Amino acid sequence: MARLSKENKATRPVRAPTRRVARVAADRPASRRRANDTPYHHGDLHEALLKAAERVLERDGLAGLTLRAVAREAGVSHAAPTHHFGDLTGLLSELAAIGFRQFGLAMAAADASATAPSEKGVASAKAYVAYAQAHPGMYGLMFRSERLDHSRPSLHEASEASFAGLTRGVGASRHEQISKEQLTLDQAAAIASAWSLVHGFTMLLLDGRLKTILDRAPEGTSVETLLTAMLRLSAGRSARP
Amino acid sequence: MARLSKENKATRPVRAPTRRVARVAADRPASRRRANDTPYHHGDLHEALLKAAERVLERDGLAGLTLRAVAREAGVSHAAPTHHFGDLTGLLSELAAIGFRQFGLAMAAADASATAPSEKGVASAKAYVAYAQAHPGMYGLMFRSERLDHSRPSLHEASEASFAGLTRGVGASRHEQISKEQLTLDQAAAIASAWSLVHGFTMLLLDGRLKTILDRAPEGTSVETLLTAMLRLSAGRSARP
DNA sequence: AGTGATATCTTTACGATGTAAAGATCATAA
DNA sequence: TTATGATCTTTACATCGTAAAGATATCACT
Repeated sequence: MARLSKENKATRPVRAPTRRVARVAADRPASRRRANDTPYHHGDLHEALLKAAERVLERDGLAGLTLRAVAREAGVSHAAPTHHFGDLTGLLSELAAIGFRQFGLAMAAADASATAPSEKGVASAKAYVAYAQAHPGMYGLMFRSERLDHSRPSLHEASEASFAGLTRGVGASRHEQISKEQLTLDQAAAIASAWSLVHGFTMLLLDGRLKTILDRAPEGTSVETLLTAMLRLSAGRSARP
Repeated sequence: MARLSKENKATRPVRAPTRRVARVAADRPASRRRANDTPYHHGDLHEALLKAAERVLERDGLAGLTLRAVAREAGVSHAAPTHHFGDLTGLLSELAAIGFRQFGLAMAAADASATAPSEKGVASAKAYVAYAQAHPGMYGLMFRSERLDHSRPSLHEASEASFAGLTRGVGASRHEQISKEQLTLDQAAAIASAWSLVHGFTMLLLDGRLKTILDRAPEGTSVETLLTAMLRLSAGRSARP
């Protein structure tokens, strides 16, 4: 509902030069509010657009996350975002970078709150899945979207950082230090394995493909239960005496 | 190149009633070719559209797979597919069903060619990744697309069948029969684990996110090597005496 | 202070897409 | 043979991303 013809301004008069001044005075009361951190004249549109985009993503999902929808949400013209992000890929990539930072923080917090080193891996994995469940739109943007430019510095850096957190967790649960430069095949396999396991589980979960399994599992088996059982199984290979 | 304004028929005359007959005679020499299996008058458009869609998908990727592009590839008007598939979701879902059948066949073949039962799981996993590498567009359609209707009988059935193949492989490598109705928590975890591992690995691989790991692994480590090491690691938990 | 340069934002325009609706065409049943 | 209905084409429209030009406000510089 309320979806038809949002961009019809009712047969615009060919030219009306003074109308702009009045509109600006009425629409932008807080135009002079900021004075210290933002370098430009209008409001901090860059930030405002990213926040608007996050709202749109949570409300309407990945499919609803369009340049024009974000511009509407932020109350600016549909072409305004182009100037700040270049194109749709630019906006999505910056938003995904924000997501990766949130994501990395959540995993780091879980890692820090785990007491025993051997628990850190499990805690991180649970935080991984929990983040995706709490922010499915963002997770989809980060890992499913085809319009991300991973060569953008902000995105590349943020995703590398969250990856480093995962590597740390794997190292802790193996009781060994993992070099930043060189990995043994076993270490590489352990890292790839952990990441694949938790990422694959999350994707299947968000796509609803685990329902088939959960339905056949013992009465009362929840997603948490299944994940815990999986992780215990997977941890058995290194913790076995 | 050759990309601008494909659908401009050069200022069409308002009405030209006889033109159709000539065009049809010139364009459809094989119109009467089929006579046994297809119930309708024109060529077997349903099948032709699906084959055209597969070509477009392999050539231009998921982003290029549009209703109009498929219609162009098949040489029909842009609205023709609607009649056969309802909408884009319909076409994509039918094509994804074809993909799941190919996929299931590839895994079943790998399973059958493995001699020892304990090898079946590894063989299936390798076939899984190999299929995705050989048909990245199709795999993306099957597992990444947001416009699939999994309640469509053909798609639901095809994806369930390929899932059943996976379950069988897990059962074989555990040396036990897996019931179709009820699973123990351990069995459910083993199945979810295997699927998550191989699916996650494939997604990360197709997204280029494993490069970071491969670059730090010992010289000459290939995707195959890494996958094999992962599977050996993961198999250790049940094969350990 | 005034003025020109420049960054920000809006308007306008265009090609592409999905989809609906109506017209044309043809196979097949009656 | 004819009429009915399935198949395909035309036409139309809202939406999208993006480019280009116009309007507007900030900033640097004399």
